[in-house]
Amino acid sequence: MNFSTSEENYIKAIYHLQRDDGMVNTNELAAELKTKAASVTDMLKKLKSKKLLHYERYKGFKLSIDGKKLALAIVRKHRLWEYFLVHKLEFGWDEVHEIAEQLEHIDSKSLVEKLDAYLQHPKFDPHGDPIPDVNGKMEMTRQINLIDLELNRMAEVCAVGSQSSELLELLRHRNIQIGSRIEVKRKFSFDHSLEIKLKNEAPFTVSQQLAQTLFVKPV
Amino acid sequence: MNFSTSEENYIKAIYHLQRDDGMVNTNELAAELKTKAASVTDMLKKLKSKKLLHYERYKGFKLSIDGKKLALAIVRKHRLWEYFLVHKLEFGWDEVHEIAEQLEHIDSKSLVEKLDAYLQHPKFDPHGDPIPDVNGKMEMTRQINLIDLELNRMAEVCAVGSQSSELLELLRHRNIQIGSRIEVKRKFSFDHSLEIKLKNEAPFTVSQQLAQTLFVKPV
DNA sequence: ACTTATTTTTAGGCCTGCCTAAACTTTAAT
DNA sequence: ATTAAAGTTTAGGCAGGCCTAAAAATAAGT
Repeated sequence: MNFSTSEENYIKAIYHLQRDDGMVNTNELAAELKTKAASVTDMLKKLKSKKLLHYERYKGFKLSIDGKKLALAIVRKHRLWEYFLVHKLEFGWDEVHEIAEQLEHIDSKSLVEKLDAYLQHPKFDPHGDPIPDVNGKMEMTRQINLIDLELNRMAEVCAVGSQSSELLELLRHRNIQIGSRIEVKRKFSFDHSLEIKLKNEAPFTVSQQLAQTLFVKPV
Repeated sequence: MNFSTSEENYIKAIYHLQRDDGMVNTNELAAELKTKAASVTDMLKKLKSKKLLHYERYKGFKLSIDGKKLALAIVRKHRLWEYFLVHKLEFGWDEVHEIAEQLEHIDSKSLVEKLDAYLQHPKFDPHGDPIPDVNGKMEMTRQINLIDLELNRMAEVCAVGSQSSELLELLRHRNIQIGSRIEVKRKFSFDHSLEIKLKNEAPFTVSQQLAQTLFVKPV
């Protein structure tokens, strides 16, 4: 089966809206896609006929198994490309969304798999969102970027956004590892650096750049 | 100005057809694009109104200055992506065309420039075609891939497809440099390796991988 | 329960890019 | 020069994806 960019955008948007497996409604989706409710209804019929969603008029809708599979494939591509753009092409993590929105619709199984291998199978994108694997499975750890952790909230380091040897060297030097207990004591708005404290250690300062590659799970 | 994928495909096809700055005609273009003459006429009107080409009904057409600029930008993207796919993702050079056809329509100036820098500003794509620079200039040496050189045909090495230090090390060891006189003595179909001979030296064997990065000009 | 407000769907239209069939130009042949 | 052939354009239509306006279904308020 083959899908248009537009169809894929609908599927992805529905996926993001139905967070907890609940129903999605027409206006909500129209707002998300910046389009009109009537257009949404048109597309819902098409997607239903392609068996990508369960839908009855006036009753709301949700993705079918196949729809979810497609959504995960698109999310996978999106997040792999974001990872590529940030870690290989050196884009800022705030510049990549638009471009990834285009790249995610490139249609080639082997491209995705080769890209994944080239990036060494990253588990999280530069925003800390998990990247689904080829079967659609992903880490479900609800994690946030260190930079977004509230002050004095104890958290556990659970992922790093990159595997580069430079980063790993720095982390080793700072004695930061997966599982470390960490707190943010201050945030400096001038350069977005953070003063952090590891359990049983003295506080020290880390750069914005470093903080952005660290993902934590509040405990 | 903003262009659709379809418009870009027309511009690119016209560019390839009008090799020597001559006129292109409708049927020719229809054949190239696997579409019908009537559809071509429709599009010609649109492209003329966008000032991308010079066109008078029944008289043929050719790209305008702006059209040529756009064509070169698309060719640039296509060939950079092909280079990326072959040299970074390890696709075979015969597998990449389709994918590059999609990637060439991704719209982001900064993406192209960052990709170009990441690849270290390659001058030739994996097929030996020159990659236009950001201003549309490119090497005009008519060159072919070493792998396509006929047996016992003397040629001069005129370009390498990559600047990687690994490649340069190997070339130095083999005493191959720009300007070297070279002949292919045998081709082994099993692994596509070649037996080659440099002027005044003994023949030796090179891998497919190496041969694909070498471009020569028959003399 | 009944009326009003909200949500959703239908109906009909627009634009892009494609198509076929018919009309028109240009070119080639006698 | 006239006619035939080849090439090109117009006319009219279709599908995808969007729109507005109006109708229908559901939800909410009293």
